[in-house]
This record gives sequence, C-alpha cells and structure tokens, in this order.
Amino acid sequence: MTRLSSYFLPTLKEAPADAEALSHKLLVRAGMIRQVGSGLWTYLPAGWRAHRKAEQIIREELDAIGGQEMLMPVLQPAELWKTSGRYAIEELFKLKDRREAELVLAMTSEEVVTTHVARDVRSYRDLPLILYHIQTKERDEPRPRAGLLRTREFIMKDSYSFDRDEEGLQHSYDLHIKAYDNIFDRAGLRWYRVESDVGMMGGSAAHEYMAPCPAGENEVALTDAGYAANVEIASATPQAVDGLPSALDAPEPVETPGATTIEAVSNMLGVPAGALIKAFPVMLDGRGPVLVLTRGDHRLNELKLQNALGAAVRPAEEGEVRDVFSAVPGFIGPVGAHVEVVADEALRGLRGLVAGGNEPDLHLRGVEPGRDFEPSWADVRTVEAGDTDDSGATIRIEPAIEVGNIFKLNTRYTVPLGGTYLDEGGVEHPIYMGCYGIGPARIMAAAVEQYADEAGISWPRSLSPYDAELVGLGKEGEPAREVAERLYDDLRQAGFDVLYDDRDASPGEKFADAELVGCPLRLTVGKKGVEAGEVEAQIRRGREKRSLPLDGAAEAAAELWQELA
RNA sequence: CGGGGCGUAGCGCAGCCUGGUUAGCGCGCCUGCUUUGGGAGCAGGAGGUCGGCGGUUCGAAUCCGCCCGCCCCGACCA
Repeated sequence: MTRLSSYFLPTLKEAPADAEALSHKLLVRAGMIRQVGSGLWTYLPAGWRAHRKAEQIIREELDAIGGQEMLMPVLQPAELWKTSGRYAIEELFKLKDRREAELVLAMTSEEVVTTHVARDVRSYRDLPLILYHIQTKERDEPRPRAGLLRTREFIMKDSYSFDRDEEGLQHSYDLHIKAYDNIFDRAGLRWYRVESDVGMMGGSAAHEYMAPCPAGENEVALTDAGYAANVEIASATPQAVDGLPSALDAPEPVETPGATTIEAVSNMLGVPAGALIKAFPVMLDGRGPVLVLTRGDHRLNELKLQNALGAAVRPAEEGEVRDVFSAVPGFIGPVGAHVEVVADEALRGLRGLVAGGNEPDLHLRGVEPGRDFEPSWADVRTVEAGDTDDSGATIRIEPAIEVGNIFKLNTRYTVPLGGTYLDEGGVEHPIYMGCYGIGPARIMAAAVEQYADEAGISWPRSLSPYDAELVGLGKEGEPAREVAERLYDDLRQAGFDVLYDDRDASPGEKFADAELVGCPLRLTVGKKGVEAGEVEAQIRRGREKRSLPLDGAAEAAAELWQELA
C-alpha cells in the first residue's frame, strides 16, 4: 500500500541553495535523499527503492555469470591492510577499539576476500570462483561533491574473481564485461566502456564504464569508429602544426628577453605555439632528473608520463632546475642538456622548432630532435578534441560519470596474503585475481542526469521507485475517487508497483509532484475522464498524453508500459 | 592541501556596512470555511539558542578574535 497521503516523500519547490549538480538538486527536491553531513546521505523511502532496483539488476546479472553473493564486514583489522601494503592510503579511515586494537573501515574488500580464499582454497579443483557482495564502503574523500556523485560513505557492489592462471583471469574478466554490458543496458543508461589506467598498484588491464553527462567528473575520448578511452590514458594522432617555420642547418640563437612562457615566445618570434618545444624539468622517484618535452601547444599528461617512465614523477623545484639541470627557469631546453631527455611522440620528425637556450633571455630556432639532441620517445601528452584515432576518425571529449570499473589484479593480493593452490602435479601456484566494482548510487545519479527535463526526474522504468503514479482528482467521497481506488486495486492486481496520490491537494500540485518524482507512467482519474469513460495516461519521458478506456484501464496501462524505455 | 563563498524558522532569502524596544518577507506547516484538470482563495495561528565560544559596549544578528559546519574551483581520488 503506497498512498501519498501517508508516505514519507517530502518534495520541495526549491532546491537547497548549495546544490549545483542537476541530480543533486532533483533527488533532494523529489524527496529521494537528504544530506546528513558532507558526503553523507540518507536515502528516503522512494530513493531507497530506486537504489534497490539498481542493486537487483546488478545481483541478477552477477548471478547469471556464476557470481556468488556473500557479505563481508566494513570494520576490518588493520593488520590485513598492512600485509597488503594498503594501510598508508590517505582515504582509508583508521580507528582503534577500546583495547587500542587498530581497525580500518573498508574502502573495498580485496584483503578480506583474499584471506578467505587463501584459507579455504587449496586445489585447482576449487577454482575458478567469482565472489561478490553489495556492501557499504567508507572513504575519507578530500572533497565530497555533487550529491550522490562523490560521497564518503556509499554502497558498492564489489566482485572478485579467482583463477588458476592468466587465461582463467581473462575468462572471468570477459564474463564481467558481459554482465556489466547487460547491467548498464538494463539500467537504461547511455554508457561507454573505456580503457583506463591500471594504476601504480599492479594489474595488467582495466576498463571503466562511463555514463556521459555534464556533471561527470571524468573525461572520455571517443570516436565514431569506436575508440573509447579515459582521457587520463588516451592516445591519438595529433593535429599537424600550421605554419611551422622552415628548417635550418643548425640551431641558431635568438634573443627573447623576458619571454618565459609559450605565449610570449610565440608572439615575440611570430611562430605558432606548436612550433615550440615545451620542456618540463621533473624529478623521477629513484632515477633522478629527466627533462620531458612536448609540443608547445600540447599539455603534458602526468599519468601517462608516470606510466611511461614506470616511476612516480614530481616537478623539479626552482633550485633543482638551476643546480641539477644547470638551466634557467623559463629558458630551459634540450639542446646541450646534461640530463636524460624524454620527448613526446608528437615531436618526432618535426624540424624548425624553437626551444629554450638554457641561458637567460635566449631561445634557439631551427631545432630538430634526433639531430640536435637524442631523446628517448614516449607518448606523454593529453589528447585533444580534433585529434584522430588509428582509423582516422576524429576524437571528441565528453564529461562522464564513472559507474563501474573492472580490473585485472593478477597476483597483487594473492601473493602477500598467501592465496595459492596446488595444480594437478602437486605444484603450488599463486591464484590470479580480478576485481570489479559498480556504484548503484552513481547509476541512479547518472540516470537522473541523462534523462531529467525542466519538470523533474524521468526514470528509466527499470530504476523507477514505482512503475506508475496514479493521480486521483477530486475530493474524497466523490465518484472519481472511488474509480481511482478501484483502478489502484486493479493495477496492483496487474503486478504494478503503484504510487497512489490520494492527497487532498490541488490538481496542479499533484501533477507537478508526479513529474518531479519521475515515474515513467502517470495515470489520472478525474471527473471529466470518468464521465467520458476514460483514464488519462501520461508518458513521463516526452510528457505525451494518451487516453485509455476506463474499462480495462489496468490492462491497457500494462500494454502501454511495455512500450516504455 | 591551495583559492573563493556561505551559515538568520522546514526551504529560499532580507536585515549586518552605519550596534538601540516584541528579528522580518515569500513558500511550506496548523485550524476553519470556500475551491478541485496544472503548484487555489479568505480568515486566524504555530514556529527562530540569528552556527558555537570568547571579547568590545550601558546595549551585539550587526563590531573584533578564535573555533565549527557546509558549498564551489583546483590539487587529490592507490
């Protein structure tokens, strides 16, 4: 029984002043969520129903690939995290109990699940396994934001696969791709599966599922030819430099007083920014100084640089530029450099470039990589809209919400935590592992972001808290109300989850609330309709209205429902 | 962590600069009557430690100091 007259669905005419993202504003206004603290949210009854719809889709698809649902604790011994090497993570909440024993609040559950597998899996006969749970996660985020998009406490489905070798892991990974594709299709989202960073903590492959929308925190590079990657790691063919100066036989000094920026040098010499070599003096963890070069119109991508060099990178400090690089800040360049030089691939083959002269107020023109200095080459720049993929298709860049990710961990956790098995010959091997996450709350937020209109939320029918909202007009005791009551029963008989607006409120208020809350179908029973023998149906997405016969309205509504997205 | 902003009734805001009786407005809420196909009308009513602590002052929402909370941009997000 869900009658609005007694249901806790506190809708608001105005959004909280500090809400910025559309999903944040609408989920609050529609009475789905309320804030408790920064990054801490309560799901009110209707919001929780939507969340559970998302969970259930995830559960069914994970079960379909052989996943086994379980439940692990949020509160975990610090010892496990010390063993795995993750205890130092700043986002990890750490605490002590009354006996001063150290505990953590889990942000994911690799340590615990691996411990169970390590203890109880001994034979190749016990593998493969896919284990998952849908559990609260805690993260001490530096900056929670945008309602449900980035919170300190949230519910996540995390699954873990255990296989005897890389081939098995690949199979489990492929199964998850299949499950995830189904999940996001069923959730009604527009989504992309993109290549993503494997991180510093080991692992050999990773993909993210991205739902494009303006509030997204991530950027994805896409082409119509099917290229899809997180901008963090995307690669592409750069656009050519227009107006490159002609080549010279040897570099030639040119006075550039006070010109320490790309823009200043470019203006002073009358050459495009792309004709410049941008030089970044960086310090490499455990390897010392490196001079990194990109084209002047390109941006260095620190993550790609770090991955290319295989070590953590930090910018050199001003003193280091002078002492270690023997260079002048603002005029640093690769010709005659005393340190290792790494050049971005986009510079390869270019001639007639302008580079810093390593002396105050001096640049060199006619510079040619490979002739005037010998770099090692790497792809370390950030791709841009307008670049092209291998097939020649043009890159576009869209903001997106990360709604899921899949990750090959290999033996990153099984080795430190002792996860091994014996093969047919009695030989011990480490177990190969994968981990796979989905945030149901982000699915909700992405659905709101992607489909909302000026009137409010428009849920995909698979996520909607209720299948339909029934609006009964008129006063209690009037014939229209009795008809509405009967239809309410019929709809429930027909298998609908119905939200019935039986409040003593004006029609306008009821319609506005129904559209704000966003059920895919609205059925209205009023005096006029009853006299004409019809029920008005409104399809929320597009707000198209249709007339249904009063006799058999529930069946007609069920048919209409089948057509909805 | 760097930068910016905000904190006065459930929500949205004014008042603060220039200190001075019972701190206002709109929406929402309660009661009654009317109204009922697009956020109704009239009448009456309830609701506020002005984020907290301390200071200045005869007197502080208002001035000063410290603290707390929240939002946005950036950094960060293994």
